[in-house]
Amino acid sequence: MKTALSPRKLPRQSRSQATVDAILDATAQVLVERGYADTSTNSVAQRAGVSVGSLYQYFPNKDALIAALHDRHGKKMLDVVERALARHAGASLRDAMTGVIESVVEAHRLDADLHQVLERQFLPHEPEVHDHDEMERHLADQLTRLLQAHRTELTVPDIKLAAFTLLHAVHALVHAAVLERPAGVSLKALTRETVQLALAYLTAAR
Amino acid sequence: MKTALSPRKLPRQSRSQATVDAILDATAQVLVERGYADTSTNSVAQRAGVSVGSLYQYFPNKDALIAALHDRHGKKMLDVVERALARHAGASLRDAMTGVIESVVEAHRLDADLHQVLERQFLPHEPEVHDHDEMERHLADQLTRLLQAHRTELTVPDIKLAAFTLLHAVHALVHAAVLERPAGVSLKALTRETVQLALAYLTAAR
Amino acid sequence: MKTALSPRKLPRQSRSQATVDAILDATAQVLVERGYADTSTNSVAQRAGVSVGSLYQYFPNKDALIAALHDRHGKKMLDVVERALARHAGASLRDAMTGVIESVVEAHRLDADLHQVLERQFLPHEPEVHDHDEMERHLADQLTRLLQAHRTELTVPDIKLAAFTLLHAVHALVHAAVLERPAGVSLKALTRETVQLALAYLTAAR
Amino acid sequence: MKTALSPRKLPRQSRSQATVDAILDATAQVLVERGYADTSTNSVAQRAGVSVGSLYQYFPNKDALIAALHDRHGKKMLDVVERALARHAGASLRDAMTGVIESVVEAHRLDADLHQVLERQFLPHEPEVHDHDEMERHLADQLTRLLQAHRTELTVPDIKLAAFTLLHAVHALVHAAVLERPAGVSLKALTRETVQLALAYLTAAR
DNA sequence: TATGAATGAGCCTTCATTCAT
DNA sequence: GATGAATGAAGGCTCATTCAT
Repeated sequence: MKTALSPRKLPRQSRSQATVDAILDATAQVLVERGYADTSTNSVAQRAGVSVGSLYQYFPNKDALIAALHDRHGKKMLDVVERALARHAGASLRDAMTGVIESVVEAHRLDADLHQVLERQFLPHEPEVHDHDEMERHLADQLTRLLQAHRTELTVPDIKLAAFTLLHAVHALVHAAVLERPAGVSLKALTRETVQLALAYLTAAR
Repeated sequence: MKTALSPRKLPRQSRSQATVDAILDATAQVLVERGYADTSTNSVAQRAGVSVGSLYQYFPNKDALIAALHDRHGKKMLDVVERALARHAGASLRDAMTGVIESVVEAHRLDADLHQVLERQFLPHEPEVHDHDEMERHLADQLTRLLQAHRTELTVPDIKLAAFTLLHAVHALVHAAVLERPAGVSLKALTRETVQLALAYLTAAR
Repeated sequence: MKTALSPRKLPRQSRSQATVDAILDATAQVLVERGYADTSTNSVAQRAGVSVGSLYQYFPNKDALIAALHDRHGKKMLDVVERALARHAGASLRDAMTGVIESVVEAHRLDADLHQVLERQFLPHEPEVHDHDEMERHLADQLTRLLQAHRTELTVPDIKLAAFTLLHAVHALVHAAVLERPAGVSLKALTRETVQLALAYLTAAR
Repeated sequence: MKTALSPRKLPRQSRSQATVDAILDATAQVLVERGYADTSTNSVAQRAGVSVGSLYQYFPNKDALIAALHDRHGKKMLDVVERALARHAGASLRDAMTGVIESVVEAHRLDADLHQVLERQFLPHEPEVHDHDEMERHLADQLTRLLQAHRTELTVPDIKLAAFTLLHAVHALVHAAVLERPAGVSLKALTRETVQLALAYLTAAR
């Protein structure tokens, strides 16, 4: 009955989900266009085509809004990387490393501008355990597992330490490659150099 | 007696310099405690023990104030690193690299929290060409020169590219080492690992 | 009964209009009491019984607020004068002149203090082409037309010039009559004297 | 003795007088260049080549400073007019009127910009009996005397009233002539028209 | 007396958040 | 739930005025 009489409705809660997504999309847009300081909840609501009131129906405050976007963005990136990780489960160390790093580049290219703003301008004031760390930990775990699978080829004394090191070095390099690449250097070249660095680090004689 | 105990009249302009320094110190404190957005010029002035008016006598606006702090902070760090660079002018690649990286760690330990806030919350506000870039370039040049001095030992095909790569990787690792070091890992161990990564990258067979 | 006594729901947008009017009224009051420089947006809002935020919902800044008041005031005055002009369309020169000048006096009495503040303290801040000039021009046109209608009775060589001259002389006299009238002189007497001056000027033998 | 040893000194109090004049000159300049709102005591002091402290040695506050300038300016103008009044003591009404009005024009041209700013932007907040009124009264008296000398030629019923009327009408017209003269009308023509108006008013049949 | 650094009240404006409709 | 007008705390900044030197 409900089905027949009401205007075709999206599945349960979808209306809300669609609104939430619209708000997050709007947040991302405004954030990229104007930067954190000039992103007001009113401008976000307007861009999303909803009222401020509605925005506050879904997010308790501005920081929660941006945190949610941060989260969504992080999950997207994580997804790309995890897929790559899975795809290269049985590959050689070099191939796996190459694949993973290329996926990280890919992930950063998804929305480099947003990533930049989020990463650099949004440092929520109470650095309570937020999902960001959780994601990093997750990634570190996955990487650790990958390294463990190739344990015999590595010269690093401590795999967990190596994962931590690699994670940060690679992240920074990809970041720089995507956003600060100097004139005359291709993204491809920098990606290759990053792979090179990773492999050298993992397998160099000590 | 009076002469010995009373604060000697400071040289010309020192009063101003002292005030400026007090303001910058206060800025650093408040910035670290509250973050960029919650740092008000009034609170800085109060913390510095001067009036807002005085603050504005020396800095035209809030951003200029923080830019000055950024500058001062950057110069301090640069100084530490350059000293190390100079000290290891004739050393072996490993010794030079070790010395330089240790100095970078040292530089970051100077005021890691401030560094973080400055890097992540302030820079986005001043996207123009500022001293930051200049410093990075300076550092890249120095590093390039160091690498060139050891040219024969390196396997990297492009020294400038290598300098870029190294700079970002090391910076990120030191950052992470100082600020996000996982429990149970010593700063010393991470530093060593960073040196290891640098050397491996530079000298690994290709 | 309820219907008759309770304030009927005002038409669409009337709430805003009422608020805007309240703000403009408050602006006029504060302006007259304290002068331009000492009129703060906060005090206006308070006097109007709204928050500053609301004030800024309707006016982009302090000057726009006062400009709006100026506009409203000007329109009111213009209205009074135009009505008089229309009323005396077919009258004799003397009657028309008398009617118009009396209407100008009337217009100034509407809010002489406000007029003074607006004229002397606000205009200097907004030296761009604004409605004020437009109104003056409008008035000059109307006056020119009136004079043209009585062309044959006039001795002035240039009607446009005469309109300019008359406008300024009459305005100043009315101003003085309303605001600086010396003790012992009635407004009526001064008004009569002004009419006398106007007619003498227009019709004296040359 | 004093004379011999001290560096050649200006007569008694002259140093102060020179400083006061420099400050008033600076005030006039800054006022004309930037308008009342943007005229700060500091900028005036700087322009005058003295310290703010010195400025406050001679003027108790900003309004007093501008009032003093207003006064000085008024006295200069008054002087010009009085000279003309004196010069035409025995002349015919027409010649006297012409001479006086021309002198008023002259007086306004002395420093029309300053006059404008002073007249329109400086309405001191406490309109205590200030010199301005005194001057007006003085002028009114002089004019009354002039009119009285030509009593027999006039048709105005009340000479004091006529003086008041004339004063305001002429002042406004000269003002307009000097500052708002419409394109295509010469100052000379407007001056003549003003004289015409004055004479017509004074001598028209009633 | 002159100086000018220092003061701090107070102004204009913004924007996260609320709540009556 | 949705709306958006209303709120008001708070922030950056100015400038008349003071006072130690």
